[in-house]
Amino acid sequence: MEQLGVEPAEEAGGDEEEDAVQAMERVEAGETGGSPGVHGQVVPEGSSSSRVIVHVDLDCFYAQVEMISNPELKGKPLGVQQKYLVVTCNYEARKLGVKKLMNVRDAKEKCPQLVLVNGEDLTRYREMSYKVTELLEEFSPVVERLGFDENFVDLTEMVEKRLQQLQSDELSALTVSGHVYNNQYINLHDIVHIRLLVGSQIAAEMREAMYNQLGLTGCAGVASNKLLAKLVSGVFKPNQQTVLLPESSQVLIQSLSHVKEMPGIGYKTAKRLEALGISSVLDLQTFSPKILEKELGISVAQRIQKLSFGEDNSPVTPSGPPQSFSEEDSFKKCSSEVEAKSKIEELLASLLNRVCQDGRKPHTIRLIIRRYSSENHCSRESRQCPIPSHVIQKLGTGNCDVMTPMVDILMKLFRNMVNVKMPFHLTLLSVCLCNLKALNTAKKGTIDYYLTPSLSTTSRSGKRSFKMKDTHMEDF
DNA sequence: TGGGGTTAT
DNA sequence: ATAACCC
Repeated sequence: MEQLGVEPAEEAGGDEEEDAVQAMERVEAGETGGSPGVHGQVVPEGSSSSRVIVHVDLDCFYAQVEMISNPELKGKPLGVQQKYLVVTCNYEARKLGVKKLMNVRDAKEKCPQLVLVNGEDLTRYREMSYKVTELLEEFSPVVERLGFDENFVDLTEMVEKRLQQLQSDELSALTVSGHVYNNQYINLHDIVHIRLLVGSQIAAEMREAMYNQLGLTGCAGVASNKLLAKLVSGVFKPNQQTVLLPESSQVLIQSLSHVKEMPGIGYKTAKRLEALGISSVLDLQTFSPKILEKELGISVAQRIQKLSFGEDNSPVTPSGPPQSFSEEDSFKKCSSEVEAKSKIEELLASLLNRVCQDGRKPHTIRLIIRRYSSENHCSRESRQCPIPSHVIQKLGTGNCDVMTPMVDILMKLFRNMVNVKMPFHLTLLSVCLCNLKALNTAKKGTIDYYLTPSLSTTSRSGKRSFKMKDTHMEDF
């Protein structure tokens, strides 16, 4: 099963093949160097610039959380319901034909014994989700969340450290943990293989820790970039892990039956590709880059065409605390202002609890609506504005009424979007608190106030913005 | 299609 | 403010 001539394109720049033994000698001699990467990660130089990335994907996460909350549900077919949808279900239910995002009626028809629990309140899922991320951060701080149930971790540095501890005689006894994609032969003289094997061992330790400390099972995929790690994590499904060695990367991506299955190519792009006659991964690989750039724009075109070759140089970006808090509710019909106001109050009350626990303060508030319409069902409209500073200061100060001024703001935003003198029909309301900033401890008027970089506005890229005199656009 | 999230334009 | 992406 040779993957003839398909070099992983990331290495196409002409990386020399280095024998693992030679590489280990350099490692032991402390010659590997390494330089700070995008996020202060040390990426190895010389032997290879290839990374070791793990994608961790929890099995039917909401259903697992529900079974932990109520162990009597274990062993029974279980679905988690939001409105009239079964958004996820456990494997007993899947065996009986229940699918994700299945209508409740269809699911009950397929599986009359299906037990349903309501999952519209995400609180416990969100809490468990962050426990998982925090657990993974103990292995390496570079953890990127994707939704509530997936995480990427860059293991490159950790793998390097473990290799430096390894003795030469332990190298020959090195084994993989879990599956090897495509049953590919492992070459212990290939330093890239060695590093991925160590990655697979760390992945196994992560899954063990998740199970022992949190009671959660999940899959993991280990590969040289996020795209491949994510694709390979789903190969053996539930509660198993798979490592992808570079020689099999082409068979992995060619195993996709349609470009839409590629993470990064969503509904819209897939439709536009289809209009160009592109449906398979091979179609996309071989399509004219120039024409693709003209059709999709240079940015999307170049990115997705690289993805089609299994190339993805995007870094694992540490997620850190959330950038925004939002709560939404969907319904069949909301057609009066009072009705809207009471729903908005409910959403805001939950949000204030969350933001209070977080400790940081939101400086922007947004209201989102979805209008009833037969066709364009997905489109939403929003209005946002700054939160007045006197309201921000009251946040988190217990009994002080912060609801009233914020509901007033939200209703102004509402009337800005919806002409309440005309009939209207909404199917969703959502409130979002964003532009979160840490409490500023520097006192106004002091040197510190003007010179300390505001932690809150320090962006992920590490750029620092210094506090300037505030513009007076409050109290709109 | 729910109830969330993110980044780019 | 919207549009795209992810789960």
